Parts: sequence; C-alpha cells; structure tokens
Amino acid sequence: MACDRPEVTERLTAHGLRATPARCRILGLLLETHEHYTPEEMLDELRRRGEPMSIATLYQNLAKLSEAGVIGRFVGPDGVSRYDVVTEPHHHLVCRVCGRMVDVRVKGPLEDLAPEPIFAEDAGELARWRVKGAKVEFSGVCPDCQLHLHRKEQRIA
Amino acid sequence: MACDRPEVTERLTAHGLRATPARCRILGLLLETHEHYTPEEMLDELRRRGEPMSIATLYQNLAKLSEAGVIGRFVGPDGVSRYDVVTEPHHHLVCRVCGRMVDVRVKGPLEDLAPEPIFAEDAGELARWRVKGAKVEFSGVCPDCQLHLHRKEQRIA
DNA sequence: TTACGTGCAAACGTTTTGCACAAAC
DNA sequence: GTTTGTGCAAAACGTTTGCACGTAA
Repeated sequence: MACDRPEVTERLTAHGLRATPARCRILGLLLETHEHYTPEEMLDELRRRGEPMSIATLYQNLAKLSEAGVIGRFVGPDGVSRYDVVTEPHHHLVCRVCGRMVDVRVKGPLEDLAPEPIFAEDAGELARWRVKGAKVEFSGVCPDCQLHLHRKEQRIA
Repeated sequence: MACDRPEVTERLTAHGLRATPARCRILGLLLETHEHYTPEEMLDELRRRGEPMSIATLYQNLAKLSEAGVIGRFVGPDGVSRYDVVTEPHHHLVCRVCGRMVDVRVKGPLEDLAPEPIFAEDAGELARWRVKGAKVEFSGVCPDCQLHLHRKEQRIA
C-alpha cells in the first residue's frame, strides 16, 4: 500500500519502515500541517478528514515512527505526548494563551549562554558538569490569541 | 503542629497555609536537597527517612503547595510531574545520562536570542507573534555520570 | 463546632500490551 | 508461510476524587 504522496512513502522507507496506510496518514498529516498534535488530537483530526484509525494502532505507530527517527516526540507542559515533523534539534515558540507552538531556529549567540548556579553551594559541582547543549523554549502570544484578547477587551469595555 | 525548622513553618504560613506535618516534611525535604523529585521518588525518600505518608496526602499537598506558590511544579521529559524549591523563573541543567537536574541562572545575553522560522511559510505568521520570554534547558553530563562512564570505558578496554 | 488535613479505596485519563485476525513480503 | 500491521479489549501507570475519620482553629 503506497501513500498518496511519494514524499511520504520515501521518508518512511528511507528509515526502514513499510509504508502502511496508518503510517502514511500519520506522517502525511504532520508533513502537511506542521502541528504538534497529541495522539488524541491527531485521532480527531484524522477522523474529521475521513481517515480514522484505532487508538492502539495510532500509539503503536507513533512509537515506531519516533523510535525510527521519522518524527520527533516530546512531552508537553501538561504531561501529554506530542509529535513533531522536525527531527533535528530545534526550538519552540509556545503561545501562553492557547498552547499552540511553532518550530523555530535561534537567531543569536546561543553558544554564549552559560549556566551559573542559583545556590552558592552548587557552584563547585556545577563547575564539574560537562555542558553540551541548550534548548530554548520561547513563549509569547500567537496572532490568533492577540485578536481574541482584543475582542475580549472590547466586549468588557 | 510546627515543623522542625522555623524556616519551613514561616515559608508555609507566609503563603497562607497551615504548617501541617505532611507539608513540613515535603517542604523540608525540598529545601534540604534542592532535588527535583517526582511524587513517587519523594515518597521513597520520605520512607527512607522514617517519615512516610500516604500517596493521596502527598499529591494533595503537592498540589496545594504549588498552587500557593510555595514550590514550583513542572513536567519532566518522561511526562511525570516534578517539584522544585525554586519558584521564580529560572533554568535547568539536565544530565543526559541519569536525568538529574540542577537549578541554574543564565549568564549571557538571553535577550539577544530571537526565534526565526524553520519553515519559510511560517515567516509571515511568526512576525505577528508577541514574544515575551525564553526558558533554557541546558543538557550535559553530571560529575557522577562522568565517573561512571569512565569506569565503563575502563571495564570495556 | 466548624473548618481543615489525612488516608484508604475507587475512579480517571493516558499509554501499553495480549491476542486474534488481516495484509504484505 | 513467515513476518508485520491492525484493532479490540484489558491492563498498567500516574493522578485525582469521594468519603470517613482525626486534628486543629
């Protein structure tokens, strides 16, 4: 069974995975939207598109895909898993109102950042860590929520 | 019921909470260790110290304490809640081997960092976000795990 | 005496797993 | 025909809640 788009099939087979219907739908959705769905959200969106699948199949394939490195996986601030079409190390910009997030790069001197202790007694130990990387989570308000806040303010005023 | 140390009692009452035995033990442990326990880990450590409590009481009080702003709460990469004696915004340095983490400040130009789009088609939307803050998660190898890796290398060689 | 804290047990939501059947190699 | 994928149902796990009892204001 081949996927609708050859791009999807290639990305799966390149990682040694068969292009099954469930995997094609999952990867196709992520490639198309760049969203960071939870399994439940993904199920809803697939159902909405007339491409439903069982919850077990979804979880099983999300595990396979992320273990194979086809998609990225991380845990959101609510403790629920989310999946990302970007697998390389990158950063996120998160909306403080609705929680939506966008994949971003960092423009600026990320290497110049260095951790220093909050507690004086940690200074000795901290010096003996080997620091290897840094991941930034930007937060702010997305365009949609700026509009909604506006409307709310107008309604109150 | 007062806590062993007046520091603990004060920090609780200052936030409008009674200094009950369970709360004194929880806050006392965090103040003493600066660790980032999960509820389960905290239960083990309290039991080890001869200060056990029921799992429900622990969860109920962790919720109260974090809602009152006495302690901080966040979700670790495994999706399990963790608690932090530092409540002000700060950053973490996480060990890639054992997962232990240390509270840190950032030394360097955090304000100079700016998010830029990974996907070209996001550029327009990204420009309309209002970016308000950034949280950094440093990763590396802690002193203990550097030793263990050493030992392992020696054993293999 | 009234409000609050504690602990047991049951419920809950997310995720994993055992198993039977179907599809692909 | 052997391996792999799918889906149902049940289990597992972290977490929350209802309730009864104990403790403190």
